[in-house]
Amino acid sequence: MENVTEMLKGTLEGCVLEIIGRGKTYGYEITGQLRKLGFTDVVEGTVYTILVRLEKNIFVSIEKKASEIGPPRKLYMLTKKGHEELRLFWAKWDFVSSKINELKEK
Amino acid sequence: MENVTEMLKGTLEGCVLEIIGRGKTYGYEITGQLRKLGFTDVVEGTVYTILVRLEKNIFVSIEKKASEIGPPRKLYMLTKKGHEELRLFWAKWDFVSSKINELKEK
DNA sequence: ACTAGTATATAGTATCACAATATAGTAAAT
DNA sequence: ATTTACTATATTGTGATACTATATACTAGT
Repeated sequence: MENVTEMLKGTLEGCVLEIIGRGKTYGYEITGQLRKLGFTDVVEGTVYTILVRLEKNIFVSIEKKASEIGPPRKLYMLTKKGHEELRLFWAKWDFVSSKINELKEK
Repeated sequence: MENVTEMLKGTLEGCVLEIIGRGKTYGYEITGQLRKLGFTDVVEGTVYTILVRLEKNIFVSIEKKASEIGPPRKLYMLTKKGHEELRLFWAKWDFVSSKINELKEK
């Protein structure tokens, strides 16, 4: 599916939080998972800007780890504040998506 | 629900298209319908900027009509291009929302 | 050396909803 | 008559966010 980018605004960050919430992971892998999910146009740059934002808001903490097949990775995990934000994200999502579906179904 | 504004980006325009698609209507009324739907924070200014955009993209045509209880209204209706855009919007919505729900449900 | 895959980073741009504000018509209240 | 409230449209500026493009660097295979 093409040109879903505008529709992803405000939800992509939540998706990244969700993915991190499942276990320590890093930018490159997160990008791959989003692509695999179906958001094929998501590129690394987008994910890194989100990660910088998450760190700035103290939603994640970081652990650096060497990799055998490339440069060192930065492993992200949710902070307490991050878990709270993730919970809030899904609450908003449930609200918004139910309202839009209500409009769609008449 | 508060602060759902970022999540609405890219979907609010589609919601306005859907509302217009149900019959001739005007900005002030559209705002009221969105508020009634649950998006209580939507203000007139937001809807008018969307309507300007829809007109610029030739998704809507306009008909001016006097009102007995205020200034003249601008009635909007979908063009052929607008109907096509609306169809595309729902296709994108179905795609994006299903993928996000997939992520949510694991 | 060169290429490909892995991995992080950032400056610049476009899009979009909101905030704030202005204008104007009608009707009821003061 | 003036004020207030509701109806109705319009625009300028701002902030948030995802994308584009590009740079850097490590490892392994050719």
